[in-house]
Amino acid sequence: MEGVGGIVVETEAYEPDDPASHSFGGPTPRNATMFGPAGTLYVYRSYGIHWCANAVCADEGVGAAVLLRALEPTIGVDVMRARRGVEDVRLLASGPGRLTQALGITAEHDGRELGKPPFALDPPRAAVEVVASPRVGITRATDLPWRYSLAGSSFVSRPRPRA
DNA sequence: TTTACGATTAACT
DNA sequence: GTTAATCGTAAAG
Repeated sequence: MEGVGGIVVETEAYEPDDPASHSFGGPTPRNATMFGPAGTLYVYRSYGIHWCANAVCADEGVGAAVLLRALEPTIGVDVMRARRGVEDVRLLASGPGRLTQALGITAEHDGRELGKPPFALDPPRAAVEVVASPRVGITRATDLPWRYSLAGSSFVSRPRPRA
């Protein structure tokens, strides 16, 4: 099979009420996708150089989504290595910008439906242990423990979630 | 039209 | 640990 993929090991939640969320204060042209139906992909550019991917997880007009922060590469690792230019598998997608670069996600994919080509989405095959911790990289509402990562995973974007 | 800022990363001291 | 890179979006004039 071609393409790339892996196991999502870290996410962050964003709601309309959240001052740190793009959807805070209502829809704008930029975050329009975030208010779309659940199951779509919201892509935005950060600091002009990085792409970040969100999975919309609320009905149309709500504006809630989860930011995909880290991924454990399992499919097409070589492709990702080539794209990222790094050897260490743990660095391939350990961060929002890195994740999108490794998967080749750009504005082209904004608004696309997850679970449909070129995307595929599968439920966890086994029980997983998730830990909540404060979010990273934002300047507002940093107290909210809405960062969810796979317990014990060495692929998360930050080594020490500070349990 | 102009200006300020960001859900980041990589490089440097 | 600190700082620069880089550009689309939003808010102000």
